[in-house]
Amino acid sequence: MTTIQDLAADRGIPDPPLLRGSNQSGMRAYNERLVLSLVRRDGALSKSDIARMTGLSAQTVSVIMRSLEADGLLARGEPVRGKIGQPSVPMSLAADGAYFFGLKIGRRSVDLVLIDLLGEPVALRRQTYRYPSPDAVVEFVSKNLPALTETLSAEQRQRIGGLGVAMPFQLWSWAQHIDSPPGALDLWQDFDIATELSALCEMPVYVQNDATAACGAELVFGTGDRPQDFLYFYIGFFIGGGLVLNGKLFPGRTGNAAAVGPLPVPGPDGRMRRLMTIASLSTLADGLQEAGVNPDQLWEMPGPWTIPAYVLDRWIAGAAEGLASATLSAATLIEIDTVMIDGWMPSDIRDRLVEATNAAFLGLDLAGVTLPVIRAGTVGPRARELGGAAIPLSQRFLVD
Amino acid sequence: MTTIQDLAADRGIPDPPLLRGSNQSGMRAYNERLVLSLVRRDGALSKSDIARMTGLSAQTVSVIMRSLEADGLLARGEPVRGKIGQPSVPMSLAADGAYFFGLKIGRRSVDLVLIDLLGEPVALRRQTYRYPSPDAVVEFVSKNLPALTETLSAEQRQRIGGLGVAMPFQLWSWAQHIDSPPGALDLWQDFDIATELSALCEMPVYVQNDATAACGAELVFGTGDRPQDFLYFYIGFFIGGGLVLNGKLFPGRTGNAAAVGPLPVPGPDGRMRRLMTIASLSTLADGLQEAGVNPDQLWEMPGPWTIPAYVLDRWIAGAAEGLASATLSAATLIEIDTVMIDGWMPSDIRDRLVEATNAAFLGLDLAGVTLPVIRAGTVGPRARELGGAAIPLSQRFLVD
DNA sequence: AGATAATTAAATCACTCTGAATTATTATTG
DNA sequence: CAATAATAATTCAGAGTGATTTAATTATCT
Repeated sequence: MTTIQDLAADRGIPDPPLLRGSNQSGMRAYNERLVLSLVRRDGALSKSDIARMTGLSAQTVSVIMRSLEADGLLARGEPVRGKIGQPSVPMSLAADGAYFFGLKIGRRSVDLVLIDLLGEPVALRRQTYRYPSPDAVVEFVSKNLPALTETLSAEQRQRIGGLGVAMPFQLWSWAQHIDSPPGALDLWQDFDIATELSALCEMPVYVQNDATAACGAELVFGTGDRPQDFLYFYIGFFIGGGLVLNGKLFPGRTGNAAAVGPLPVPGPDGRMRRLMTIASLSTLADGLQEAGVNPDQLWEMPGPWTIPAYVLDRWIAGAAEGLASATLSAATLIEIDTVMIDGWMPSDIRDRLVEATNAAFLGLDLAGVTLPVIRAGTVGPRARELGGAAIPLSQRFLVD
Repeated sequence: MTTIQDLAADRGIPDPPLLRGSNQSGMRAYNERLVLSLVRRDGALSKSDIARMTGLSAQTVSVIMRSLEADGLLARGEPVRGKIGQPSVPMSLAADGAYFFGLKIGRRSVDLVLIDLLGEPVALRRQTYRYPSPDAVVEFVSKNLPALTETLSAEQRQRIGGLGVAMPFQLWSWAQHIDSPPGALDLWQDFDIATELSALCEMPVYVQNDATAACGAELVFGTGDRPQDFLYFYIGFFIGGGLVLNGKLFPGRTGNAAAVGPLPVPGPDGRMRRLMTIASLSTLADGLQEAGVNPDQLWEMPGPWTIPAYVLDRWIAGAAEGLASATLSAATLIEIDTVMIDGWMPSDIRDRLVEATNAAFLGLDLAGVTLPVIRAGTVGPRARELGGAAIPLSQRFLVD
């Protein structure tokens, strides 16, 4: 469990500029994680498939995969007959090879999920509130994390790999948009969530921006073709974004890359405004309020929602304009392949938003820009907490 | 010389998704390049310094560095006395350890440079023209590349590592901005420069966008603190950009990342226009033309130029606005640390542009944005051809 | 003289590679 | 239909490579 980083941190060593030399054990560790990454991506692969894909010798792959099988991380499938030669034995990820916790701290709710090595949720806990407070979150975790752990057998518990926390950074900003008591959110400013949660459980704890985490979930658990580079939008109470470059999550220097909220985009009336003011669910909630409908349904679950058509239409149109404009910036600045849109919303609304964004994008001046594909995410509303859980999973078992 | 990629291409094999396994020779190659990268970055380092920095054992570093010294890539310095213990022997890059060619194909001139392992130019050739044609470029290279090779001793010639070409992509676009005969630039569309030049010389040939290459020069040869992530502008006939993420050049899917030319930015009058129309030297040339001054001086050499103050002031103001706006997009989308501005211009004009851009940036709405440092590049006008030469250098001798 | 730090030689260890053998199939042939 | 050939997956044994460990040597300072 102890990583090199941990050791360096413990000893107060200023970590060298991440230019570590490589040695045999590192090589083996890399090759093992490479095998696991390929098996995750492509489902079930035989040893010889892996040998061909990696360029490693058959013998090396054989040794590595037998050891991974012995470790309970790979499961042997039914031999495939019908081809000339000895039948191949497909190996796939063993679901119960490892477990991970994901915690999402949101502006209206906190969610804890326990997933297996395949990324399937095995248990969930959720609690809603008017605004998040450190105490409430810590209490929620201290109650529910042990409870979820209980649902595993003693042996499975040994295989818990860590806890990843997905939360908005600078939660105290934009307090005015949440009806919280004045100053209540300021408590977060001096609250070190990683340390506090580490005290509550014996596993590594990682913290990441919520939208970045959601993007990571799409990268690790997403289905369909996985492009090398993509921009990802997650629309929650506020909109956030994530970025994948070279097949790797790009969190940026302080973990705030693709924080698209403050991005200036043209609003419905043509004037520039911030993306978060037109493409967030809070904007939709304001629209509902105005229309005399209680917006609380939005935070309870991601649809089906009862929303007057004109309110929804107006919101989608505005959000799509903003998303299209942000997409254009990204396409120019970092030659973006694909843009994915997901969020805490029913899939039909998401699909309409995707369609509207595509239409709005084609309405822009696109000369000299290679067109990205704009499509819906494949993970859905739970992307943030799943992305949290994906952090320890990637850290330990995957290469980028 | 033949890489795995070459072999795969020859056989028409769809190259596997770059997920190669790692083996001993790869490990050794990596560690060697790691040592060279550190020595390049930090000047002169003893074996024990390297051991501390990389985490490799002293013995391993000793073996690697002695072999690099035997290969003529590292040079032994004067032992440093005055400290307890055996004096340490600083090792630095041997300038004559390797040589590289850089070729820049521009809209007004073609430049060929030969550099040593330290990045110092040892020979230069240059030719100007009204517009670039494939034939003229090939002829220039076929004449001057052998001529420059001649300047090296027989032994040094063995150590030439390759040729890197820096040129604008889609040269045929925007033909209207260059006074070339109609259709003349279209020849470039079906011209495979890499293949043609490969036929002219027995060394690997790499091609990269000119601004990306200039950015690479800043990354490899730049002085001062080298941030992990930065956005780079190179202002030539047209403006171009480059991007460094995680300490690596990010060329994008098709090598066109940070092609900031088409980026929409507010012009002097507030209306949106393309960055290339306000922040390129061609814009300055237009201003000179209008003022009745012959703009050809711009292409001859990077200053000192004779430009009416009001023409220059206006150009700088407009360009700075555009650069500031592009910087804001980058700061939001990819948490950019630093922005560097360089170009084919005298350093005093560049410095004024940097200053004006800083001022313009602070005039924007910056709430919620972490401020990047905007500063001048350190390589200067020759960044593009040096960046070209940096491609084979990095490829062969550096890790990112 | 003793302590300290840089460097290196020799022995050891961990990992991948090569070449050959083994195994389980399908295809072909009489 | 049975025997044989061809093919492909997998594994075994041994060799090779490169990093690590241990111990020695050297040069310098206190």
